[in-house]
Amino acid sequence: MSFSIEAKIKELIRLGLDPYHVAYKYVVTSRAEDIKAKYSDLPPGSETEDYVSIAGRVWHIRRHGGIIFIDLYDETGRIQLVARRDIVSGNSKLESIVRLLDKGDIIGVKGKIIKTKTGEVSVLVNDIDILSIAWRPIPFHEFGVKDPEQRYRERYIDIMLNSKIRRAIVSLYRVEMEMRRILDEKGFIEVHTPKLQPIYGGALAKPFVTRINTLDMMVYLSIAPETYLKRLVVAGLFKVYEIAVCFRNEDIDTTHYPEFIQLEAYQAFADWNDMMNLTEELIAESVKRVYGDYKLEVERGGENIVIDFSRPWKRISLEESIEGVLNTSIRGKSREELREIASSLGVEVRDVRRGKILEKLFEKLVVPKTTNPTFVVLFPRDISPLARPYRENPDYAERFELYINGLEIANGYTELNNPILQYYFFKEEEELRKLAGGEAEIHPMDKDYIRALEYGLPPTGGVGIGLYRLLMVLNSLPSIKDIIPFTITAPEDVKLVSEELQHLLEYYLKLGSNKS
RNA sequence: GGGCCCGUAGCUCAGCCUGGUAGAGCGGCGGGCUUUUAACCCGUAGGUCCCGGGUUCAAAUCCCGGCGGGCCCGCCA
Repeated sequence: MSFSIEAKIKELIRLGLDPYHVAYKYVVTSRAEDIKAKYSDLPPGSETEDYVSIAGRVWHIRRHGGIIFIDLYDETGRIQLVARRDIVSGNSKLESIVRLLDKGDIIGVKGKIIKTKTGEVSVLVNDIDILSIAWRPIPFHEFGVKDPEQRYRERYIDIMLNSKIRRAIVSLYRVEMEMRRILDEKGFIEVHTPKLQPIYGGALAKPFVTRINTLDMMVYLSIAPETYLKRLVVAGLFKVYEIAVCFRNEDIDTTHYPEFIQLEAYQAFADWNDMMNLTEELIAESVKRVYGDYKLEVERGGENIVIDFSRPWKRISLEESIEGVLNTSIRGKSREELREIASSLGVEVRDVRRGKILEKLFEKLVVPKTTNPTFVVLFPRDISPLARPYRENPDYAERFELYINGLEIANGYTELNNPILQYYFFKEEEELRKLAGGEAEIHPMDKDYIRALEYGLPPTGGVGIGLYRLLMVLNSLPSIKDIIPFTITAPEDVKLVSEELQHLLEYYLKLGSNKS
């Protein structure tokens, strides 16, 4: 590998075509898909006088002797280049480049638009510059990289070659943009809350612990922006949101990753119904704008199904949803009775909270059956320490979760704004931890947050939307790691081409001062 | 935290059960070819069989340990 690449780079240096010497920028006038769209009506075998300049990476080279076909990819897609001997011969620069060109190289090309005899819009090469070279072979075969280890270690190669992954990552950006647009139109402002926090909160999860040297104190990485966003509502930012990175020190699986992003929005003078409406609008309208329709075909278990995002979405209470599957009443049943029902279904729950048993039953029985967006409402109060008790019955919280295609996508509630209750609920959580021997994931006492409530939090609704999970659903991705551009892997011993070719160092160090 | 599976050429994998000097296709390299679409035809090079130890006359193959990765269960979104 390094032998031939070394011969190539030395030849480029000799010819004065070394891209690290000569290629600092390239003026691009056109993009692949734009060209193909504009000239689609050209008759096969015809040539235009329209000159373009494009740049991108070479994926395939089909050498036929007197004519060479090159597949060039830019950020929009593929376009074919045609290099013909009658144009190339006699031009020593072109001859050299065409001879040295490899798959993976990044080139700039100038030429006129033609359509080949087989009817493909192409650029007839009049000039080529090598702008950068691929020192390593890139696996440009049909389906790109398959080995999961290489996919995650060299994710730039996976994203380069796997169009599904590339589209998904771009669509995450577009969904975020649409959600920002909708929130902006409604008067929400976007903020950033601290990722380094003295007390973690806003969710129930194990935090990452780190240290600020200058303050000589331990801090936690944010598990959720919730309590800080509500402090901002106290401060008078009545409509506020954040697309927040959250860190949770838990295990990795196909739907969990220790750092993930959530859109959390809070609106003063609104309740959970308003937040469900907002959630519907944010997701349904983003899906429509980004994917073109409220109905979206996705893959599930090898089969294609259609998810319908048309509003309004189904709303069902948590207990009713369980009863619907079990075909028996569970409302009013005691903790022990519920534990027995759960046990008979193979769900063993040690937690002392009645609500936790209900939640487990719900996750086992109901969640896997969801397809279309469904709001599950009326969560047990005892597992919702930051939510406001249900106005009709304090055993429930005004809390909802959104499920799509078997995945929990969002969680929201009417926010608890009563400091007396909030203090009590935090104390309750501390008791819970003692009972569970420090094992349970509970919400820690946060006195500064309660102090903020003591200054007066308006009645407020809030919601958090898990964007990675939403995009998993929208793009039929089997693992959350597929939507995350880079995930962590254990260190490896990397063999570098540049380490082997350090004898070229002297030439490159002189480049700036020794223009040849 | 528990269980299962995988690691051989740049890539996809065979060989392992039943130990005997490392295989195929694709890709690479060289040659040919002026309308191809993962071009085609001819030729050719290419390996720390993940690492370490053990058994054996002999280990890719059997045994033990480790490393890396994946999946399922428990827990968190």
